[in-house]
Amino acid sequence: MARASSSTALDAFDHAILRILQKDNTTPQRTIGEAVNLSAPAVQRRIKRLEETGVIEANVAVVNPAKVGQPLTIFVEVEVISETAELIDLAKTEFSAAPEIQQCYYVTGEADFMLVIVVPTMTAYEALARRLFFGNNNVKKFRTFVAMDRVKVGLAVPCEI
Amino acid sequence: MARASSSTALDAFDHAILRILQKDNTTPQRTIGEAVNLSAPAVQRRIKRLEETGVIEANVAVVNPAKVGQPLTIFVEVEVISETAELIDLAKTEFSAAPEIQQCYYVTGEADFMLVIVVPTMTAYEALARRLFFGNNNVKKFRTFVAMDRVKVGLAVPCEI
DNA sequence: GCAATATTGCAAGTTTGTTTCGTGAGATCC
DNA sequence: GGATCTCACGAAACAAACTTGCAATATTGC
Repeated sequence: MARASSSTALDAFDHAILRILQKDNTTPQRTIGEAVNLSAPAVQRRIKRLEETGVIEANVAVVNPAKVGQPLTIFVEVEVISETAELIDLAKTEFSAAPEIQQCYYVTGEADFMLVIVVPTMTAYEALARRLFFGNNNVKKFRTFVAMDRVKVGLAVPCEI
Repeated sequence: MARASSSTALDAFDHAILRILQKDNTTPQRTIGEAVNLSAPAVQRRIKRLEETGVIEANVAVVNPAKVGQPLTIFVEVEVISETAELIDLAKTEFSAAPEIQQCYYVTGEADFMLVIVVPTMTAYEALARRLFFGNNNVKKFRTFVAMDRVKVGLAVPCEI
């Protein structure tokens, strides 16, 4: 069996490998190979290709925020006044620069940005809000949601086939 | 220099190691050791401890959803009718079971759940919404935000000290 | 059906992770 | 104050995993 296409298309082997790596990227290539019926070097080459083509964006350790002194996870919906490209890009840059902001998405709907923020205390969040939201003339309003329970956390992606 | 406490407290070495692993957990322990001024075995023991104590929850490959045929990221704010423990737990279970739901948080504020969903098409999202939201008698309302830009995505946690 | 290309498996070589052992620093108890 | 205990460290040996070259095989395009 060979790859579906020579370019960047993913075949069933790739999906199977990704499924494993998304759960545990310390799984030995030999073990992966046994699971997907491929030799270890073949698995290695496919992983390398997946990394080079950007399918695998990073290999990271997932840390429990509460256990490193950052027990508060907060969602923020931000609505801006003007949606000119310059102002949106400015906001993106500012939000990206803040280490407390774990995730930042530019969205359509009743808000313009969705933020996921991790902070040690409510005081820290208030300081951040004062700086990023009250201190930004283009922020019309923002709504805060404090997480009480991390029911499910993942960047893993459901893989079909 | 010694560890701050014998139990589960993290010292500066641990934080330095975590900072590296959060960016790239394939970094060789020798390299980490050089960066933090520790031997490779010392690094290895600390990583093992961090994993055993749950500070490191997982080691995963981060996949680009768009490149595996899941180009749509959607935020959903869900408001429920009754917040009894049973009904909340039921909702948590249902949301956790859906592979499309990447992240699920139970929050305080004007909504009760914040969801981050990854799907291939809008049609797939509509089907999911019909099943999970319209098909759940306890869902009062939900608001959908479609992500146009993944400005910043991470589960990495800002480490102090 | 044939040539060109791509992918595989095997085996050797290299890097990395892991274990063992002895040492030294700090804490505790007498 | 001194002995002892615990813990973490580093150096070296060991084991495991990753990586690469090569020949063979499968697939794609013509």
